Amino acid sequence: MAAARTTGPRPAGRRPTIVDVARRAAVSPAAVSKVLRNAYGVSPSMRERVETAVSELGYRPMVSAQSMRTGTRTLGVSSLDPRNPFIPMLLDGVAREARRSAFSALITLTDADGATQLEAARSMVDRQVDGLILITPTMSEDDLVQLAAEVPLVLLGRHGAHPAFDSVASDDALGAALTVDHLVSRGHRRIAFHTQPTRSGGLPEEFREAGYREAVRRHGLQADVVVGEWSAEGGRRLVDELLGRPTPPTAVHAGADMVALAVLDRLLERGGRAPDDLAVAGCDGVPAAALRAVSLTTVDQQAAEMGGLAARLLVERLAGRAEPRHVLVPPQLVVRATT
Amino acid sequence: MAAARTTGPRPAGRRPTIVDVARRAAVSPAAVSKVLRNAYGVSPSMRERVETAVSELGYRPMVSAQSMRTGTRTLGVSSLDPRNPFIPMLLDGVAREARRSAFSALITLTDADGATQLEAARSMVDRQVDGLILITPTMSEDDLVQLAAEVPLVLLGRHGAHPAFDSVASDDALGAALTVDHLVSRGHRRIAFHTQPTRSGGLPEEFREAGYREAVRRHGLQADVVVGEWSAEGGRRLVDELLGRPTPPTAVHAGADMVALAVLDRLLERGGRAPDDLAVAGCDGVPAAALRAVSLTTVDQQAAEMGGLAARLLVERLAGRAEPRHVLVPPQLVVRATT
DNA sequence: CTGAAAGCGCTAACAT
DNA sequence: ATGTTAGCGCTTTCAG
Repeated sequence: MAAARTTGPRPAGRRPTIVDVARRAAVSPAAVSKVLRNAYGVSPSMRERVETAVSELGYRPMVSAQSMRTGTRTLGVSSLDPRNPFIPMLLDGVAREARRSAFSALITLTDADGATQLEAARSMVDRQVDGLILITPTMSEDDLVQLAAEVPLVLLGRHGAHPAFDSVASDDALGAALTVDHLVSRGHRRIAFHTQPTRSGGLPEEFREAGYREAVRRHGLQADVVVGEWSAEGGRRLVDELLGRPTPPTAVHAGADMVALAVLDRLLERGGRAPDDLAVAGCDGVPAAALRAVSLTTVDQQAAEMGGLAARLLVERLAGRAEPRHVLVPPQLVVRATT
Repeated sequence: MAAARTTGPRPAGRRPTIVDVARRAAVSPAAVSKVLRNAYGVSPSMRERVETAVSELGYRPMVSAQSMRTGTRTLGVSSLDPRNPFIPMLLDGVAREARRSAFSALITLTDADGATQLEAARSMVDRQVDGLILITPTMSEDDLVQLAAEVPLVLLGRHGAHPAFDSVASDDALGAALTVDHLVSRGHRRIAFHTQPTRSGGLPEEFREAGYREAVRRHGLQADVVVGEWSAEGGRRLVDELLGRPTPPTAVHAGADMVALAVLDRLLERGGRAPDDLAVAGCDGVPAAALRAVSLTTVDQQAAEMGGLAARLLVERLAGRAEPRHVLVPPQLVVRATT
């Protein structure tokens, strides 16, 4: 089966090991190891013979065996459901940066439940990843600190002031403030905000709401926070709840684009239109928002940059940095037709 | 640091090993191993003591060490860029089924280039995954066969008749035929099809084009295939090329939703509208197509089912199935406003 | 039913 | 500059 590799003592099916290479190059296994890691003290002639044997046998080191003595040059990424298009933008940023740094990024999908996320993270640690990037983890800070004691950790999309790990988050408060400012400049006075119940400290919804509250206060307006669910269904319900009031707000800022898109959809379904019946602004900057048919005003969180930064922080940390870094990425308001 | 685990001889920082557990339970490491894998021949009393020690120490086996003797219960998934929303639907199906089967799914992101994909796959094999799921791999069949000789393999989104691996694909020809039938039933006679140059045998575009050609022939119409690029830019160019003709087609079927969405967008930009100026049908069934503001007719490929099926086939194979399975999933036409 | 010992593929001292 | 020798943490014969 498969392309017949030269001769060699490969008993058809067994993967060649470092011993096979050593035998074929007539050197010791240790020598092969040295060549492969280009460690100090190998003669050109030996390097040559080893490299020949390696390519003739198609030898590839077994990472799990290496990992018993060294690292794996692998970053573990725990990700939320990528069907929320915000996630793939983060992942793309991480993967791109990992490639640049000659690390592999291994992604595992998990849901929003803290216990499941913790288990997913541990499972990657069991597999000897060198470090971990956790996307908006909802577990307790205690759990995070304990995890960070086992492996270098970067939080992506969660604000963290803790010295045990690094973090990259969007400046969520700023994003909400920019949105409110914009809506006010368009003449809106009754501006609602939609969020979800936060399950842990440091998550975006907390800072977005704070930013919103501070901004409306600054403009002398009254806060109007609707707590629902960050889902399509949550967005639909939001429209009905808002427009069902005696005096509905004239604008709403949803804490996530998935919600804002559903708001737009429900609005259309009811025969309404944004911004006339209700101005709508989202948050995330997902690609669908940019479609002309949708044209949703949103807060671009610079997801790719955030992901890349998270990977870079982790790589730096693995390279020896000791002081924690907590970065806030400034978001950008993208004004479109729905406001 | 971290929650003080009882006492135990853990020298603060070192992860507990099977030897630590054995010592604490006053049994041999072999016994611990047996309990953990609930192998034959362990007394209830020993099981009890070992389990206590395990939880007291917070012991977790190191997968790389296990993997020197056994498998890892890990499925490797090589995925294309998930910013194409079709991909996350596949991944979700895979992840869900993996969880059901008590396997971990580890995902690595790669681009459409065959050599890069092969390297990504090999890299997962180096990490001792038990099997591999490759999403629309563009590498040569030779490469695939060689890979399949090293590890059980399932192609997802590539038609394969080869006995060396399993495959799950959408019945792409049927999807294109359904679309053409629908367009004809709406009175269209000049129906264009947009595809991209295929880089390897077995990829969807090949079968979609064949299905399209066969369908128009059946209806006594003339085939009109435009070869471009499956990207937003490709979609925009497609509109200009089509509407720039002396006698433009009245409908176009794009081989991917990403293209169809861009077609809609460019159409709007030119002041046109679907279906009046050009009927548009896509293929994939991405969520954005379902938004009322977009309402794109498309071929739902049942991505989640495809992904789940791929994972199930791989798990079956790992459980010992020897005969190859090649499954074609029937797609479903979802008619919306753009046609 | 239980434990001692060998070894999986690799790297890191420690010789030479 | 090269090779020898111990392990890394785990599983697996094979004795008892």
